[in-house]
Amino acid sequence: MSISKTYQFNEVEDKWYSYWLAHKFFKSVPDEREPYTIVIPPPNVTGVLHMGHMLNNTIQDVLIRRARMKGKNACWVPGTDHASIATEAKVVNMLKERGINKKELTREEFLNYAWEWKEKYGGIILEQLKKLGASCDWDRTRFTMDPELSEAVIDTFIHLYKKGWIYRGVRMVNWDPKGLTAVSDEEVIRKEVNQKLYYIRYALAVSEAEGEKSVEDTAPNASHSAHHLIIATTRPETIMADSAVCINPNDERYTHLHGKKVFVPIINREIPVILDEYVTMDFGTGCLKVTPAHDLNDYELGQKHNLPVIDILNDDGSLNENAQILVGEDRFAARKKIAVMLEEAGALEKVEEYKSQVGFSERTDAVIEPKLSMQWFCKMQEMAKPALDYVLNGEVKLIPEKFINTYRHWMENVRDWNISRQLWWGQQIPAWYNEKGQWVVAKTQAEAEAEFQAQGQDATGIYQDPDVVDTWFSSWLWPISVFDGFKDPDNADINYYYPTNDLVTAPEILFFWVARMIMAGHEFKGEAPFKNVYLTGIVRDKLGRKMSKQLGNSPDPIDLIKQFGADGVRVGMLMCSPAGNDLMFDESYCEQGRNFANKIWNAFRLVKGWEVSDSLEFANAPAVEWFKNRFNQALAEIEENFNQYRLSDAIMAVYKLVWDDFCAWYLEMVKPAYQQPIDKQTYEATITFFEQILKVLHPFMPFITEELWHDEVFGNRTEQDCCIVAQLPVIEQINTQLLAEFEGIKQLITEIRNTRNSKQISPKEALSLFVKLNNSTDYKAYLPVITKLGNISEFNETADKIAGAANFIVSGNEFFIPLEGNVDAEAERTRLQKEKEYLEGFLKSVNAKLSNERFVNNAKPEIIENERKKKADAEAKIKIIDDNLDLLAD
RNA sequence: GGGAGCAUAGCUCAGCUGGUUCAGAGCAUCUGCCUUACAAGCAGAGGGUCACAGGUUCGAAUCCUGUUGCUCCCA
Repeated sequence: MSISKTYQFNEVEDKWYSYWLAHKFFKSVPDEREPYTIVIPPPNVTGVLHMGHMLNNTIQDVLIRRARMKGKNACWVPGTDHASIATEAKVVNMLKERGINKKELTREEFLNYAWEWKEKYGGIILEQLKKLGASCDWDRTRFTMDPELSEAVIDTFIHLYKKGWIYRGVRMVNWDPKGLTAVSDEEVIRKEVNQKLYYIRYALAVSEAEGEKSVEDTAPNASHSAHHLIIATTRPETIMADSAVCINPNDERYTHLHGKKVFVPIINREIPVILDEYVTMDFGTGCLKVTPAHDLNDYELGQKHNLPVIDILNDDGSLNENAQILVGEDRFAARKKIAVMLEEAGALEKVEEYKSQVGFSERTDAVIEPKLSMQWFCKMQEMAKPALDYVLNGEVKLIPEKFINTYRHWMENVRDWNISRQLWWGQQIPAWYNEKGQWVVAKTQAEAEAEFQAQGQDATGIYQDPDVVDTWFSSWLWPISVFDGFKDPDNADINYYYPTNDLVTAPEILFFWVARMIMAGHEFKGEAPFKNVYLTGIVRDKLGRKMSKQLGNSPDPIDLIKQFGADGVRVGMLMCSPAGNDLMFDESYCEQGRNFANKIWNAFRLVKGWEVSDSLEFANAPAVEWFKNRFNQALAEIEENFNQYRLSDAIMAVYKLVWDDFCAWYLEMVKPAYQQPIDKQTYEATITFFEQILKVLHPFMPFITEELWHDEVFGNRTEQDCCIVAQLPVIEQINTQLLAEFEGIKQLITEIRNTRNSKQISPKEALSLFVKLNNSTDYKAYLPVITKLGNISEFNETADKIAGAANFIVSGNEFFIPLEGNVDAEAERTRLQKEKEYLEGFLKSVNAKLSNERFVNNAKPEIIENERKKKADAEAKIKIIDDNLDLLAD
């Protein structure tokens, strides 16, 4: 092994990853052991690794490696989802670059191109995960459009249709005019946008009783200003789709309009004025134009009042014939033009600046258009109930628990799921139509024809629904379908691995993925697909902004790995990731991780360099005994942190164990003087500790630990003897008294160093130390430790205080370091005075408590006892200080 | 407009059922050190009215109410 002064991760990482792969350490097959299973949240097949993946997969890998090292049969199933909208967009772009228009292709031709694209670019993200060290069972890699998984989707569709839970209906959907598909509410991003509010005059139609004016006479350009009402809208281009104007019946300004009719400007179509309390009187003018085809609320209002639905938009967002004017113009171009036309027609009262929320497509960034369309829906009510119960009764634990509220709120207000997408990339909906527009749901055309026949209908002109199902309709089956639980419901894998243990994902998809997986798990397996759901935070930059491509504030994870090493980045990610809280990522965390790896490396260099002597006596029994206990104590802490999924605390516990306890204390205590040999017993104990530490570190830092594991200082290892499959140490008995005692020794050493520091004495200069014992603390046992770490030449007891010496109190005993002429009596007096004042203040507060009858009567006995002890301690210290002050006065 | 969450050191965060693990950790800062494993390091130190205002209690960072500020979800 090279003994470079710093850890060279780039020489190590690929080597060990290949080794693990070659020796099939990630592979899992069912056996007698207890399974531990994670299914990866399948990343989008078009995706490249971003910081969110980085965090998420680091956590999964830590969990899976730890389970493996606890003797469980650990199985991490990787894969990707087909991301219909995103992928189709990518493919369309690729075709465009090649000069091909999607519209010119048949479905089959298009899909061939799509698969070509997927084969070429679809695996990138999985390859990137390997750089991170992800120990997935790659033989199990799945894709949501694999034949088996697609078949599961189709069968599920048919199953739910037969159950009456899938239906077809006209709904207002979020239409993406660029992607030419409906998207779910969750895929709509709302942003505040500066808009204009147009105030438009609608002329009143005069009833016959009032006169016999012709349409022309009452048209908006007629100057009868008393004969119009004014509406305010941000979307003037939709006036041609108006079915009514609505006012609040309680609005006294408009009582004269009740039962009247008005004309839509420019096209002069007559529409009624309707009354509904839905209208907010103080917004705009209090007159609302009702456009049922292009606004969800208006649609509902239209349904209530039986208004006609006039759809004036094509799928691509341009105006159609129903608009009568500006036909073929894009909606935004039309908006500008119609404003001019209204102005010219004298129908535009005024225009104001206005801010409002507008929905954008997550995938294409197009402004979402509410659109009525025929869609397939999946009923949620029946499935939501049991899925909610799993979480409420704790069968599925959400970590952190605060998400239970959110989950419940969603599940109690669940809406039916629009599962159709107007795309080609995905599983084609298994519905078949005849030329009369009648339909059946069937797996194949032959079955569909038979079904038509059975219903006494004609199958002539049969064709399959051109739409595909939502990608989430594949993903919700993932924990079952990756184990072929649909095709072969009783197979060995599904029986062994299902339900899985932990799911690690982002809270953003709690509802549309996690909840639906629980629904599917319940429906198809009768039990939830996992036991724990660990919800990570969102990775933000240090200014708290979400990392995004547009802001360019996200580092490239692969670059980070190159810069700090995979282990360093993993540690960095974990250190700043409290469960469920967003993390303010900064590269300095990765730097800290890299430094940590380097620290481990150098500790190893030290130990490796030791020369061992058989003839030396065991000189470090107290140090070895202490570290053994401290190690077990840390193991227990780490275990507890894992039980609560507190991974940032777990890594911090490991960090302090290694850096502070092992390197700064233990190694300093046992390390022999320069070029001196070490006794065999100490050496062997140290090597054993080191090996144990490597195991504890491995789930967090797999590469450096595997590298060191194979060094010859640990003896010869077989090919299979790897850190990745080593068994974690089992927690042994902890001697807490010994640990407490040692804390006193550490404190003593710190005080000596502190004295040296404040008196500007070189660490090289040995000092004499005297103790005036006030209790039975046994310092003899630790004499070698104290003299070595404190650089003490002699350590003796003294019955009397020593004048002219630096002094301090540890564990109630007084210590003196004689410093010839080096003690400034005046400074010493002020220091003691200050400390005395503090102690007196402290004592006062304790006495106040103890003399308070209500405290003595109400507080628990152990707390009162504690206060008494505090009082005694403080009094003892004050006495020592007083004595010292007297001594100074002499 | 409805719901949820957060506010503790310069930064990122721990602080369970109120009481010495109650004001803590890591990083950053400052002061000494190139001490033969490590300057990506060593030894020390400083730093907080626990957002604000009330209340409950013998006792509040912790429980209750209100205020302010931020974030997220839904409409």
